[in-house]
Amino acid sequence: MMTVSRALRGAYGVNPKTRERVLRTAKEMGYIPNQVASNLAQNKTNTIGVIVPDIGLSFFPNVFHQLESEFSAQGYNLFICCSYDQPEKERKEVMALISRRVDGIVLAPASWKESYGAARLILDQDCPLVLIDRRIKGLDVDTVIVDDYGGAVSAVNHLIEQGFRRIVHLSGGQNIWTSRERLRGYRAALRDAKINIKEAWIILAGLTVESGEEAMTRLLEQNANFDAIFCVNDPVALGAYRALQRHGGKAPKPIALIGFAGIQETEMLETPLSTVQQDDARIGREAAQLLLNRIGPNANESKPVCLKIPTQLIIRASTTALIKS
Amino acid sequence: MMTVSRALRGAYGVNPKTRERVLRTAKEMGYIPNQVASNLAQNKTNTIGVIVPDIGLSFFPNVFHQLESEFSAQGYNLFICCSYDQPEKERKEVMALISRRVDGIVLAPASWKESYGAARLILDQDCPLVLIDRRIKGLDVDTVIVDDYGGAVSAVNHLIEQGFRRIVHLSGGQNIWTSRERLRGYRAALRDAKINIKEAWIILAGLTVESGEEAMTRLLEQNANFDAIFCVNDPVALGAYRALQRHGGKAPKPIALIGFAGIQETEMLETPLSTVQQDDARIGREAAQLLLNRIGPNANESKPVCLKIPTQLIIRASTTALIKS
DNA sequence: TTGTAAGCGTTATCAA
DNA sequence: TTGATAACGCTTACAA
Repeated sequence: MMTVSRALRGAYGVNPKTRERVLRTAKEMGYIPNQVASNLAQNKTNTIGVIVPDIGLSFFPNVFHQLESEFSAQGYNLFICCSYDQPEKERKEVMALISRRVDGIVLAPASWKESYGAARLILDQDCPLVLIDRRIKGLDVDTVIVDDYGGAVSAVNHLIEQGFRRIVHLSGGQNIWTSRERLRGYRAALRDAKINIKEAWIILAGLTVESGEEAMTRLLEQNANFDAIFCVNDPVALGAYRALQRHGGKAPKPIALIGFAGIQETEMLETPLSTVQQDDARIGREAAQLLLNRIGPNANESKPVCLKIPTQLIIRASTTALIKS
Repeated sequence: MMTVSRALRGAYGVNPKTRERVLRTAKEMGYIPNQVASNLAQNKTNTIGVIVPDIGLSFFPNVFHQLESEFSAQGYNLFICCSYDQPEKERKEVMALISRRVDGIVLAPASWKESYGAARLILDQDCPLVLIDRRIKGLDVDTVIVDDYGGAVSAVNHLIEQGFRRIVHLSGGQNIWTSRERLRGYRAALRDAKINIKEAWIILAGLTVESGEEAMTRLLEQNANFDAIFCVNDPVALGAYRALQRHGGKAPKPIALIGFAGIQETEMLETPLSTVQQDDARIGREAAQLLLNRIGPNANESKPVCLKIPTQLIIRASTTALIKS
């Protein structure tokens, strides 16, 4: 039995002839080893859990693609779970992954404050954890994020350089790290330019096309006298763009519009949208490396790392030629 | 030990007081059951494997979203694997899933002919299997597909009704079911309208934006005298659109363009693209139901089912106002 | 190089 | 209602 086990795994200490014979017989029998039993015996599952708010949303497919490549190459399979931004579902998925004894977890937390418990649960089991895209309040753990603050500053600075002063921000929920940081960047850029910050111009939209369209429509109906919009992300910018097209008559003048994240869709509009591009694939790659370094016998015991991936300002017509309506 | 096991699972035959005491103690200890051991003992993993060409591609995120919802609600976790259209990688992933003793597999096969072996492998292990989006030659198994043929016919008929006769088809690789069916529909529609089929106008592009752009650019350089284009899918149509914009001067006249699948991006172009819409969520939902019906003690033993989800023709400016260049 | 025994953490089965 | 025993199919540790 042990000889067969060794032969099939390609372990040392088996006579080449014996190994040959084992492999041949296994093939003849159509024998497929039971990984579940192996996992139990080894207390190692070669499995990684990935929890994201929504796999179909904006940049997560890109990140996941990269995670899949990296981990698959190392012989891992991935469990993927969606929290749909609900901390309770997130918690439930964390429990499931821990019960299944995954070797590590990649988490894009649902909430800045409410995801703490779920993350704590993971760490208390000594399960390696890497956070992506969003941080969690009070938690020091390996993390790969984007320079949301810096990106927002560069976006708003760009608007200011183009001569805009009346800049609205369509923001995302403040329970999400990225939304907070981008709002912080918006404020900082205005402050540094000595432009008065109007709280009424910081509008809670959300992170979806629909929420952007709604928020923009409301704003237009108020006949607000703004001349530029910085959106928390590209889907919201797309929604705002749609609203401008539909209710454009109400816009005070040509409007400048800039988003964040660099999704493909906004590039091909009649007026292509400016944006702050982030390197999705790199987030996935770095996260995978970080996690792999924490797994296994020669696991790295060093202090948690936080990688902040730089962004790139992409200037298109929506902030130069503007959106006429 | 058995009492604890029963209590934690919520099984019958435990004194309420005892159960109470067990649950309390487990909580105090921070005890988390080991699913790996449970899986081994029960020979059941509550795990489903999903294999798709690329999770980030076109409609797979939508399908996956639905799969996740359905299975998660039933207590299953999902392994997700990408074949990247390579039959060998697909085969490798199938082996991994079988070794891990998943309770069922949802497969979007990489190839019409070359995926047969992988699927056979699954069925030979008596592992429930549902195919989505694409069929496999010679394989009769539960399947959820779109009415690709009918959708293609309706798209081409629409072009014909608009008065176009010189219709080009940018097709996808013929090793993929959907590409084959859509090409078949193109031929049938032309034949029924007694329009001569020019083989030179059936152009192998691929399934990506890039491939569509390339193919269209090549065609424009040939000064071909066509007046409409039916694309195998929306990404290819988007690529063709781009090419028309860039090299438009070479287009013989305003061109009609229609795609397939109904991705969001093409709706917001300067000239919104017509398309054949498919119900992605429904594919996921039906596939999940089909698979769940084949799992467990009261598994359905009926003959394999093939669900063909109807499509819907969406007419936009690209086939009525046309694309001027 | 091969083989034996014990154990991984559950659950099925049968007895108390 | 509770408990003892033997799997589940593999791997680790050690002996031959």
